[in-house]
Amino acid sequence: MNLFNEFAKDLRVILDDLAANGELPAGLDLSKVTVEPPRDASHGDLSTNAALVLAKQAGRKPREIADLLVARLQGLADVTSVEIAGPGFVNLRLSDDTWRQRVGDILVAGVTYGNSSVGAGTAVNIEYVSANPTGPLHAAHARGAVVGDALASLLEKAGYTVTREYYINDAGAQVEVLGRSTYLRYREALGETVAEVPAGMYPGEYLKDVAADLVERDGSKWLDAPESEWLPAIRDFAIERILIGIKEDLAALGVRKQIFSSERALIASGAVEDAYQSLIDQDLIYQGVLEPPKGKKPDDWEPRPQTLFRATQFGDDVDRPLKKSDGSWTYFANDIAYHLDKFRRGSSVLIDVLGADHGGYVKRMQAATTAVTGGQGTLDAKICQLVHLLQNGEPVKMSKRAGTFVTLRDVIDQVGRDVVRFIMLTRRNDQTLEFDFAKVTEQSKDNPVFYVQYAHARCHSVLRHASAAAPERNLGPDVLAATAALSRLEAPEELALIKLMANWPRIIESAAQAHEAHRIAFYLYDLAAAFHGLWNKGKDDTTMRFLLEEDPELTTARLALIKAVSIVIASGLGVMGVEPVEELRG
RNA sequence: GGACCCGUAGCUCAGCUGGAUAGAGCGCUGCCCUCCGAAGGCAGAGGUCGUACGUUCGAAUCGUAUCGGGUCCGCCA
Repeated sequence: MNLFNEFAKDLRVILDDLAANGELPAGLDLSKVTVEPPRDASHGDLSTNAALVLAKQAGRKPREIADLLVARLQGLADVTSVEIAGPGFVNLRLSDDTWRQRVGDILVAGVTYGNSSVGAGTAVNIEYVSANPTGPLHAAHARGAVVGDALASLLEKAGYTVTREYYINDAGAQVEVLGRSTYLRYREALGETVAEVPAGMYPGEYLKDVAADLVERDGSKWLDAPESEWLPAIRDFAIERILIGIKEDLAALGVRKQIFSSERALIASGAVEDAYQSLIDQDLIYQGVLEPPKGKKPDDWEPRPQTLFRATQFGDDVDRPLKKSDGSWTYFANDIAYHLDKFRRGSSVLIDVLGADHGGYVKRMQAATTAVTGGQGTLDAKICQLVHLLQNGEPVKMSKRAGTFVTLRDVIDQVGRDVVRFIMLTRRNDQTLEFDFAKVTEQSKDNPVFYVQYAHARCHSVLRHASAAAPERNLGPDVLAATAALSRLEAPEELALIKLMANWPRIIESAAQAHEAHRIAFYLYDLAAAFHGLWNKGKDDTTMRFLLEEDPELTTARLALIKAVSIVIASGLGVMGVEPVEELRG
């Protein structure tokens, strides 16, 4: 349960009551009223801005409203003090027992602690990775993959119904190039010498493997065939082969997709015509000529009439072309159909996780989504900034032209999947991120992965010690919840740790609503820091240690606390897709 | 020329969708220490939140302008 929501409900009842009594005007807009933990703990446990927010509407001074609230809030169970502070905040303190009860809640709930129903089952479709099937995933794809996957898990935990989707760009010029590039390697595999891969072709070594498999399946049957025959066959073979590799790489990263949508299948189904017709029906299509982009001079610019979508009516900067000069659809047109398809399959909230180079694409896609769903669907685009790969502070050299790029698989093999997943969430998605192979595997406080895992492992270490000391005892969470005398948890550090854990459901809800999975990583870091701090207390002050032979009752209470910490950490790591470890071995 | 993202402590970054005296880690300074399980601990200094207006009871957060860095810009996907 979310304690803050509970008090928000209580507050709402009080406000309604005051309105009914005529002490406040009826019909106040309460949408901006919040109940939050104050930033500064010395202000209390809970704080509400109600008096400030309502003052203007009610035509009263903030303090007058605050006085009304104080009188009522004092009557609530669990509230030990209420005071007015600053410009009109109302700060509450709750009894320590109220907080201690959260430990019991956590033990009983296990890793489902923090689960919420704010999502109310709203269907969300989240599309991520969606790399072109022209080569294996490389390191840069890791970020989008992790951000998308963690966001999906976060939304599920917050009560949304989530579809994890991958859009296969298997139509268009790039897969044609793939087909030709594969053909080149195919001829090579059959004995021809290829001095150099021509410019514009994919030079990667991986196509040699694809070609070898093709030879195994088809022998030399394509050597003398016309291009019109070999191209579609070889192209499709290559796409299929590469897609298998991509799926394996995603699996290695722990990313599970429910749906792979093919662009080509979408086109074949007539979905693009369908979407196009819908835009025509809304009078959003016209033939027009675009202005050339200023400042940047395309060499071969000449004004041409094009089939344009009125994106400017929905906040975009210019209207966007839907057809190429040869009459085929632009990528954008296909993508409109794809987004409509996702909407029609039941998701009104669409999320695209995209790379930094797609930043300029967002407005038009949002415009199109609004248009084609009649305003019923919304699109949020999460743009992932670049990842800089470093080795001890030195940039890792990569050359796309030479085909020497670091693959996702390389990264996973080097540092492990959990490290990749955690590090990718240690920055906001729209902030560039440095990934240093040396630092991310370091066992030190500088490394957040280690720091958080270490906290979890420490919890289990203490529990193992307790078990070893008394093998007959049952330290299961249910038993601890039922038997621990939580009132013995009196130290300020212990209560602070409990309050931090009580915040977990709030973190889930706010992070889910903001579509920001990185907040989980930061929260876990804070929680780990609080736990390590408590541990360190025991160094100087032996009465603060967890295991106290002379005081079994307090020991049990502390074991309950520690178990709760490990549960919350495991719950958070679960959202991130990271396996919590119970032991660290160098 | 335009669009989007970023600009917060010496460095790397948070900042809970507008709240109270802006936080953390590293680095720096000064003490302490060798531990139930292995990153040593504690304390301190350090910021006109790029700049200027504006909206608001209240702005790092919203708006406008401007400077600096990045990404991108008609039939590539």
